[in-house]
Amino acid sequence: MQKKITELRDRLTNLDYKFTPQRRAVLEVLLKNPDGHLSADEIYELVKENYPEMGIATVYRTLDLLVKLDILQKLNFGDGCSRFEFSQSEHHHHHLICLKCGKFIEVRGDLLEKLEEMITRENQFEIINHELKFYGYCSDCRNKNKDKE
Amino acid sequence: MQKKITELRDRLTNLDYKFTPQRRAVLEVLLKNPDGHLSADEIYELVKENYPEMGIATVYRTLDLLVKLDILQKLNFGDGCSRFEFSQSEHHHHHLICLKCGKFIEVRGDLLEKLEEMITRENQFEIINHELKFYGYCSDCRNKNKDKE
DNA sequence: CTTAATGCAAAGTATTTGCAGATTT
DNA sequence: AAATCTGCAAATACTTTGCATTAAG
Repeated sequence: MQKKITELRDRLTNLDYKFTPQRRAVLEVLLKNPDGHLSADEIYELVKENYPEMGIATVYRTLDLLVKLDILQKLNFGDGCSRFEFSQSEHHHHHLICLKCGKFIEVRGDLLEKLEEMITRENQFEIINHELKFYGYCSDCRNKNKDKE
Repeated sequence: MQKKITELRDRLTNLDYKFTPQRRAVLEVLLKNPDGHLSADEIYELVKENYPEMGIATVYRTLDLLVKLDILQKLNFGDGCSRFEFSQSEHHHHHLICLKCGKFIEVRGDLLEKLEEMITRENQFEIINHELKFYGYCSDCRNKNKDKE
């Protein structure tokens, strides 16, 4: 944890960004909730617990910066706000989104290589990243009634 | 085109929804722009050309209904609004999104079966649909400078 | 001391909702 | 006639922006 924070400080200072307590606080919240898929507002609420004077605009600006530095990835689960997780350049992973209860489940897997190769070849499109979401019913909901709403 | 409209009328009346000129007009715009990935607002503007009294709330409500009936699928390309396309239960297709110019390219392909099987087996998650987006650089942009902004 | 970053409040978008009146069945 | 649907405007939700002040390097 301390290591990650030092890493961020170095990344920032190297690029002439400043290492502020607010930026540190956002990173700490993210590190404490590694699988949280937190939204900006959720991060804001958590940061405020230790840092009551934090403003939401700073959270948004910090998140933008962390995405730009490729420390975070912005995700969209279709629930009306962006959510964030640490970029994982090595381990591609996908999301299972339950259509009934809305639960997010993470799946690791790198089975897209062949597909990527084909797409690159056929479309001359250079793939940098991908996002894969599966919608369906999680084990908890499968046995219950599947009707929405 | 006429066939699709009749189909919608029947679907609606069968489920005790009403077949209104507004709903018809939204469907017509979508049928005329099959690869448009139109947003609610773009649909609204197009509908207004022939139907100036249309209200934007009706567009949103109609799109919600069409998604609920599984006629449309709601997509998110991360540009701040939802976009819509006809559901394609047979031909799964994916989107290539250029990080530089923002162009969307559609790719057809059904290479995810193995991955789906594995996920279903390992997570007891019943997959109904998926959304796959590749981010990268399209052929037009590959040769140009890749720097963003 | 210089420049970037912050907090606040206001502004901007996209979307949703309440409701009276219009329309479909 | 009964129930749904519509348009409008107001409300909401998320995010961005302007600006005076504060803080980092």
